[in-house]
Amino acid sequence: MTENTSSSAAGPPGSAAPGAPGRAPRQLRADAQRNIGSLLEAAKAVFGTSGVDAPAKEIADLAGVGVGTLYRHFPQRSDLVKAVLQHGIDACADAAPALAAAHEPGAALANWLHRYTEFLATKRGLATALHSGDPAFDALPGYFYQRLEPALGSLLDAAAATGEIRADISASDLLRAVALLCTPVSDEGIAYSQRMVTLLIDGLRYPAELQRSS
Amino acid sequence: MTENTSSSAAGPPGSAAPGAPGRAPRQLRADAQRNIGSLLEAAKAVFGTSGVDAPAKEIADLAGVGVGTLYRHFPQRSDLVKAVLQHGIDACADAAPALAAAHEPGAALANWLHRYTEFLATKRGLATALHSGDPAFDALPGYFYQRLEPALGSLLDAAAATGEIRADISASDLLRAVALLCTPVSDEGIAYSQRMVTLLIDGLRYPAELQRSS
DNA sequence: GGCTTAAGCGGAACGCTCTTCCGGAACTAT
DNA sequence: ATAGTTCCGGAAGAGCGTTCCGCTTAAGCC
Repeated sequence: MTENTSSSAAGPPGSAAPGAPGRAPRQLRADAQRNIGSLLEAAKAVFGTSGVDAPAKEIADLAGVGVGTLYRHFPQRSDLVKAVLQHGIDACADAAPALAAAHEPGAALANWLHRYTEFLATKRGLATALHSGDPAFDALPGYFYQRLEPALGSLLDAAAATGEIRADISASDLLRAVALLCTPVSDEGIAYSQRMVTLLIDGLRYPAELQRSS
Repeated sequence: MTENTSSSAAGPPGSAAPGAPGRAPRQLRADAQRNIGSLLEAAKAVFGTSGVDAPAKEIADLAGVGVGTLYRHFPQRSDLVKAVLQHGIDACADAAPALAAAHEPGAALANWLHRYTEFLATKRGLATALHSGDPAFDALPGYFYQRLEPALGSLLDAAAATGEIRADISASDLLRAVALLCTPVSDEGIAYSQRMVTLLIDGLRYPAELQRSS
């Protein structure tokens, strides 16, 4: 079991409602699309308040559907989490080129990392679950990192090229580190995360400073 | 609920077996002490292989006792986790003065943090659970940080006094950050954690370098 | 050494949640 | 309007955590 993971290889028409996990060969029925929307909204709310381990019934009730409907559209809980996060992840990835164009490499990198931090922080419970050790979520970090790595990678390369930061830290290393630091602990949450991410960024710069000053 | 924590005010004789959670006013019966030992050993093993969420029965079976016995001695799962970690935590805390005496402040700090990282890394599954969001474990980080904070605090102060590191990061911030970074993700685990902790340490040094070179 | 007391043990019983399944309702196309 | 299919809803099944109680067994006393 836990054979979920990366779906099949299908490359479907693609005109389905965004966020829907199943690759239906045909158009979804109207009520089904509506229910998927309700479920996503409900899941976002419930995940935020009760965490990702919230009872399935709670989500279904809030969405005004039966649990069967939830399980049909999102067989794995990770499918639901994935769908809820997808939009924000895409926005993050797309922000990278814009930042690169508007700032110097080092600043762009720092900016993006803080933006990423903010995104993770607002999702509190969600990001936590990605590293909770539950095998059901094991595939998710990889899935999202795959999307974000090129974005961060280009920022890193640019900053490394100007000598502003060291070059021996990979994009995936950083993505993971920031995600881990965004795990909520007490309440100050986001302030703490941002502080620690700043520390990490300074760590990226440190050896560069050493070389410059020596 | 989750009212476990610091027991009552009782100040018992104190010759009870170390590691036992309950403050029994009297001596524990011999078989009870033996069972507690078996449970701790079993828990350490099971936590290591199956994670902290392993079925209670698995631990009880390995220890050769019934589940009732497990729950009597460790009503909260966090009690078991606490008992398993206690020894290593104490060792970590006690290592601080020795390192401070043997190395320069900055090196002592770095050394201690790496040692702490190593400890957390060897406990993989355990440390994960501390920040899994499960309310059952919420009290644990605080409990341990209380023990470790003075140790790390003195190292931080010493290093800050010599100007080797910045002074605006607290011990508890760092403890938490390192613990988070030690959350296992793939397999490379400890190497990754050490790398990221090194990055954090460099971040602590960065502004100091700036000041020195300017 | 035998007896009394009660601490401690084991596992059955309970409840909760996740997950699956199927009869019936709702939507779409003809 | 009708037929065909998709999709819905909640009831049934299964697993695990936790509690509870009668019996066992160590410890204290005569």
